[in-house]
Formats: sequence, C-alpha cells, structure tokens
Amino acid sequence: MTAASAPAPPAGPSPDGAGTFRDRLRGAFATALTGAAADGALPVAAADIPALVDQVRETADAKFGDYSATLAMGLAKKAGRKPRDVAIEVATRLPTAPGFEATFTPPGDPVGPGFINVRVRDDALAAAISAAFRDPRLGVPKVAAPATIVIDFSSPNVAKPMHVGHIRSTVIGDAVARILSFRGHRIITDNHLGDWGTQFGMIIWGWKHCRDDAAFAADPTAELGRLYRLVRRVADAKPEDLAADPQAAALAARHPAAGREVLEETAKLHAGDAENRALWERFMPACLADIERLYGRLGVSFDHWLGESFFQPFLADVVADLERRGLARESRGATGIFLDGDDKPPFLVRKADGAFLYATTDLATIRWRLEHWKPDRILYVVDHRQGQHFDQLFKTAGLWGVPGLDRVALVHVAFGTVLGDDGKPFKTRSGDTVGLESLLDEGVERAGAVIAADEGLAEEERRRVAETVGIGAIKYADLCQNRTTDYVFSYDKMLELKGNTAAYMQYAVARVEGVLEKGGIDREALRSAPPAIVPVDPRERALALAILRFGEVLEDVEADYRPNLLTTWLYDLAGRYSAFYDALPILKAAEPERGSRLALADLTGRVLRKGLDLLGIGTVRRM
RNA sequence: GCGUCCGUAGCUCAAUUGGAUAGAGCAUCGGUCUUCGGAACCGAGGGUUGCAGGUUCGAGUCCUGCCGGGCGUACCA
Repeated sequence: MTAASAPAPPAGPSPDGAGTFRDRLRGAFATALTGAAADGALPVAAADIPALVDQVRETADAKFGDYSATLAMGLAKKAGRKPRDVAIEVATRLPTAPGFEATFTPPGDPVGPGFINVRVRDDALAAAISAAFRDPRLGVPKVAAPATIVIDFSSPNVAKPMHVGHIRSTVIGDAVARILSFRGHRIITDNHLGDWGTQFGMIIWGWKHCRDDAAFAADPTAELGRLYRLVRRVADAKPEDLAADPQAAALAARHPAAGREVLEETAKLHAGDAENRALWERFMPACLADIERLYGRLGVSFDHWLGESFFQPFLADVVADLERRGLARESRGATGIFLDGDDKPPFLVRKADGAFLYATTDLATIRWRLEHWKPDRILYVVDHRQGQHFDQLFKTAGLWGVPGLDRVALVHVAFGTVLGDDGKPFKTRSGDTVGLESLLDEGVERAGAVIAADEGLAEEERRRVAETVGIGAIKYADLCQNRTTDYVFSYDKMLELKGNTAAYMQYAVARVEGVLEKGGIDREALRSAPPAIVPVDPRERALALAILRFGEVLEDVEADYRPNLLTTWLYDLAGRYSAFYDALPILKAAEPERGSRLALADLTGRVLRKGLDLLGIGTVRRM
C-alpha cells in the first residue's frame, strides 16, 4: 500500500506513431537504453528504464529544440564515464528506434553537460495536428491501463450552510474527477456527507431549547445554521465568545451542562432514540435541498452520496475487529490505536462515552469501498489541516489486514486555506464565515459589471454570461494556484481581463468564435474536409506544438493531482494563440495558409473549451 | 515541546519535483495599429530565492543549523 503518494501513472510509451510526442520519444529512449544495456555499453537495469525516460521533457527554452533528456548526466556516474560520452552513446542509438526518424530530427551533439535535445519534424507536427483536428478527443490518448479510482471530495457538514471553506475541495475534486475520467480511468465520485456527527447533537439540543418555528418554516437551513452557531458557543462556553453574544451567555447561564447535553443528544441519535431520529429525518431533506442547489449552480455532481450515517451500522464491528486483531486497546476510557508509541496521541476510534468518531467512519468507509468498488486508488480531496488524521488513518489501514488494502493507494490530496487580503482566513467584515451562496452571488454580480461595457448583449444573455464568467473566475482562481499553498481571495484579481484568469481564456474562445462567425465558416464542413496544415511561421509552429501537448499536460496533472498545471498550459496556449492571431491574417490569407490557419484557430478554440470544461468552467459565444 | 508546511520582484503567484540565463500578471515606463473582436500584441526596468554552511557536473528545490510565520497536536469533523 502506498499511503503518501500516488503510483506513477502508466506511461504507456510507444515508439510507433501513437501517443503524445513525449510518449513516442520516451519509447525511443527506452529502446535505445535497452539496446545499450544489451550490448554492455551502459549499466542499465530494465527496472530503471521508466525512471530514466521520465527525464525526457519539454525544453525550458525553444532554442534548445522541443524535447530534452537529462538522463545522461545521472547515468554517467554509474557508468564511470563522461556525461557527454554517455549522451552520445544514447543519442546515436535513437534513430534506430522504430518510428523515431519519422517523427523527430536526429539529435545533434550533446549540449552543456550532456543534454540530448530533440526537435519534432515539421511534417510530423502537421500530421499530428491533422489527426487531432479529426479526433473527438483532440489528440489526447487514453491511458493504457485504466484504473478504478474513488474520489472523495466536497463532503460538507450538512447541518450548516456551505461556506467558503468548502469551495476548494469541491472545485479541485470535481476538476480532478473530470480530468482522470477523460484520461480513461473508471472514476467513482462520492460525497461523504457529514450527516451524523456532533453537529446534529448541537442542532437537536438547539431545537429543543431555543428554536424559532417561524424562522424554520421560512428558511429551514438558515434557522438550523443559526442554531448550530448559537449552540456551539453555548456548549464551548468560552468567556470571550459569551461576552460578545448576550443570547448565548444567557443560555449558557441557564444550561451550565450544555456541552455534556449536546454530546448526550448525539449519543441518543446514534443509539436510535425515536425523537432524535425523527428530528434528524426532518432536518435532512432541507439540508440536502440547499446544498444540491449550490452544486447545480457550480455544475458539480456525484455518483454517490454515502454520508457518515450510511456507515453507522458498521462502526461497532470495525472497533471490535481492530480489538480482536490486537491493534486497538482501551486508554483513559476511550479506545484507540497507538501508532507511535504509548506516549504519543493514539488514533481514537471510540470515545469514553461509547460514541464513535470520524476515524471510525473513515475506516468503515475504506472497508466498504474496497468490498464494493475494488478501487486501485482512493483520493481524499481534503484540507491540509487534516494531514495528521490521514497519516494515522492510512497507517492504521495498512496494519488492518482487510482484503484489498495491500493493493490500493490511499492518497490525501491536500490543499491550503483561503485567506482574505489581510492574510487571515477569509471572513466577512463582521468576522463570520462567508456563505458559499453569497460568495457566488458577489462574483456573478461583479462579473456583470465588468462585461456591462459590451452593448450587443440582451439582458437575458448578459445574465447567463455573467453567471458563467463570475463562477468561472472563482473556480479558476482556486485551480490556477498550486493546491498546497494558501491563497488570497480577491474578486478584483480573479476578474481581471488579462493575465492568468478564466475571463482571459473565455475571451480567447470567444475571439475564435468571432473569427469563424465573421468568415461564415461552417465548422462541421471544415472538420469533415480538413484542410492541409502548413505551419510556415514560427508562431504557427509554436501554437501547433502547444496544442499537441494537451495529453502530456493531463498526464502531468494526474501524476500529482495538480490542476494548476492545466491552467498554466491553457494560459500559455491562449497567449500563443493571441500572438498568432495578432501577427498572421486568417480570413484574408491566401490558400493554402487560409485553410491551415482556420483549422488551427478552430482546433485551438476546441482545445481551450475542452481544457476549461475539464476544470468545470463554461464558455460563451459572446462576452 | 513535538509534528508538519511555508518564506521567491513593490503586490499576488509560478517554476516540468535536482536541470540550461528563476518566470507570469498587477503596478511603473516605452513601443505597435488602415482593428479578421484593441478586453490585443511587442518590449524595458525591477531578484544575494529569509540567513549561514554542506552535498554534486548542476540547488529556489536535497541535508544541517539559525531567524520569521501558518497549521496540527486524546475523545469536533
């Protein structure tokens, strides 16, 4: 079992015309290295070859060619030879690999300490663009070995309205699901709702002691959210909170044991108490309707909604099984697994009052998923602050001995916190957490103001465009950042029309639409009779090469579950298109350039749209 | 205290996981144009990558020690 990181995705390098350029080149390097090893020219074990060909990458600078290999430098030490000699040894064998010469120009002398630089042949580039142009997958190959991957994301606490804290898990998880699915994996998305924990004890206690029936009738989730916040203060009974909240202070004075009573309400719910169970069943539909409306607006959906309550029947057995195997034991009245010695905090699976914890649920969930879905990987798209929990969870699972655990990769896809411009967690001016709904509303409203300058849009269309641009901006701002770092939330930055933003990309798509519309081009006809591709200008070549990196980028995204690699590439692609479009006439050009450029423009538009779609971001024809 | 992540241009962030001269946007300054959508394109200035050592062909990235911060740390999730 791999707890910390994902297994390398199947590279599937093939030397013979299929796959991305990088795949083909890696295949050729594998052939060359295998040959060198067989001749005894280089000390290369077959098992080392995948890691070595991994060092074949896009060049940092176009002047070095299109792809570059750095493997000679590392190999030189093992071989006891000069890096340049090793590079020459490998490079001279490349042209003998099947299909190499049809796709690449033979590498020249190694550069610097031993870089092997390779350039794609222009005719191979043109052929690949033609193929991508006709391909519904836009030239992106499917993985050779599809995996079954469970993605656990969003997972809101249903007792309170969704807020800004849910956005990253939802947006990143959805994008990862879309990308891996397009890559050809079997994806199972599961919304592991928090629908059974102490938060329900709080709202049940609140319901019994301080509910507002009229408010509940008018807006159930708002009233439940109010109860949750209020009872939380009462139960925690922190002096500074109570000082700021007279109502909570009064309640706390009347109910000094509120904290214990909340836990008792939770325990009663878990024990099957009829009254609490009925309340839970009454609250749930309203909670679910609320969050489903938000998912609809975000364009996010799930295959399953197996929340904590679903796994409740299995929890006692999980603990019993852990005890039977000698993993879990009693301590201070609770039950836990001591993973790091007796003096370190254990991984608790049962509290002293007998109630179970989310650790218990997570273990039961793993077992259930293994039994029913037989996944190769389970991804948890969850806040980095829960890193320690997942360390302990994965460690415990590794010791557990449930069938299938030895061959599943459990991965915590962690992400940073959303901050306000003061560098602290994003809050409203009054210090409350920001509701997701109002966050989206403000984004859409501001987007509306930005696009208001366009005179040609009818009111109805303008609203639709504002929704697409506003929500796209919020999602993109999140996805374009390295997911492991915290990021500062700023409407002004995310709605910039230049730079690495959704609006810039959406605008690039709309410009492509504009050109084709202006030229009266029938895109279906264009695609059924594709024009010859003649990339004569360096800017055309750069654009074509970028388009064909789509599949490589998606592979890189999967390797570390990093959607920001996709946004970076999309921004680069849109920039190359702008440079191309600015410098070279399309409609006014003579054949064969006209047809070639029309095809490049159309293909760029489709690739940009597909790339944004894989991020869960929509596009518009006009904006 | 222990664990963990981070410190990169004035600001917000990248950097293909050890590769070639550390890149973008905003802001500042300058240029292009008889607009296929100028919401564009091209360019300039701006850096001792927190500090000090070390490892090697090569370090923002790995190791050690400091300085400064975020987060987590027994019965919430």
